[in-house]
Amino acid sequence: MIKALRGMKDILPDENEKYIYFLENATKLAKNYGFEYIETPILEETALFKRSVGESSDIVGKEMYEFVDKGGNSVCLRPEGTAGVVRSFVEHKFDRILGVKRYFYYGPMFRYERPQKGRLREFHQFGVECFGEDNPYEDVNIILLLKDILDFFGINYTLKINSLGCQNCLPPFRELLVKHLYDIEDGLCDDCKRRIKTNPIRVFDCKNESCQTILKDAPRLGSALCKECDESFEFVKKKLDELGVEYEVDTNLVRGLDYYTKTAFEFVSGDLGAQNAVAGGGRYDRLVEFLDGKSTPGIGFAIGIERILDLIELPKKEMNGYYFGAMDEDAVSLIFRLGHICRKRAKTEISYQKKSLKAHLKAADKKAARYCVVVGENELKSNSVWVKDLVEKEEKLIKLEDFEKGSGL
RNA sequence: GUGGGUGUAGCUCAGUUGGUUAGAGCAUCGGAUUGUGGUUCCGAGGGCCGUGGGUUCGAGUCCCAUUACCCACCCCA
Repeated sequence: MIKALRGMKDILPDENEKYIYFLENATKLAKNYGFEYIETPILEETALFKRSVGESSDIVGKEMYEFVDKGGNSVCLRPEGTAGVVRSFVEHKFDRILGVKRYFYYGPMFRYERPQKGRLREFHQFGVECFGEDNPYEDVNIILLLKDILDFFGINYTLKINSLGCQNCLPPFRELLVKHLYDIEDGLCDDCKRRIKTNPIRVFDCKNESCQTILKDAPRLGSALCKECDESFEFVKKKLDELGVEYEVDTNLVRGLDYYTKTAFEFVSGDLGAQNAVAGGGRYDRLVEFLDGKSTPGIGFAIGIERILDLIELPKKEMNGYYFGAMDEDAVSLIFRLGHICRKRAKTEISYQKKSLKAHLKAADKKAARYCVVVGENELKSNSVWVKDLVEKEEKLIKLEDFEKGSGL
């Protein structure tokens, strides 16, 4: 038996209903905020992700589905959505036009990781990106949109925010931190020793207690922010306070993608297992330049769709549409014709098998149809159809010509 | 990549210190006096007990290997 690849899942009708429910409402909210739909290819040149996400990141370093295509190009399945949108933005020269552009997207992403709860190799994200707006109001705006989406679905979460600094304050801080870490290297765990080289800021959320005690005297990013970053972070916090949006400043919050600057945020949920981030995002003011565009500020977020689906409860499904059944072999062609007419009005399912009335009612119920339409010997004789409203429990005999016109129900 | 756990019916799982014909619930299909659904009652179908090897008179059960899934580390949405 051939099975789906590791970490890849079929999205079956049950799950899909939720998926569509999520997508429809998230889309609507994003549009209300002025975002427009954009779709970019799933396959992109490898260099795109090396230059945007960053070669030092785990995503590019070891998690990409990368291969050489028949033309000899190094390509990969996108591991995240932002890079492609930025590529498109630059390629179509929108960086030359002044003004603000807002996009949203959704679709599959691929990362070659060991699967676990909330982590798949093929997963789906819904994300938004805003270009050309450096006003911290937009940081607040983006957080509000994300909050609105999560609130719409009644999800419990904690909002964590942090500032990652910019090109002026982050590099000097990083240098200072690395220097300090080398001084205390002997006391650090193996993971942290590795992190000094790969991602020094990560040491702050090491779970090892001894590391935490040693790190007490280490320099902190919060106190190293430049004036501009500090002001913008303070502004975001102030606005969130004013709006009554609860948040936690988490100085350990680090985005794993190299392009993030300044405001970073994450919505976490306690009901998700170890992979507790439902959504995350932040500002990326240098990314457009990294991809050969004219310097343009950007900010966005992405929601892990599988993760949010885990937290969403679908509203109760109502009985609707028609179910057609025949109790006589000769009635099948009639109900097939009638059913076809009904499809223009509502969901309609037709059973081609002659069955007992009871069997048809049972089937109609299972299909969650509102009306069970049955034709048997009696109805054939009287040129009518028997219809039962499964919700109101009322039944009627309707003249064929009336039923065809859509009246009588 | 590193740990730990689990593979028995379509699904969720029982299955004693190894013992004869492998069990339940749910789901499916059929019936409960002639054409009335969701609840109830009765019945039926459905299993290479993940795969390969070993121990044994005898293995779903014990041992080894392998593979898949799950969870965690790591990382992230």
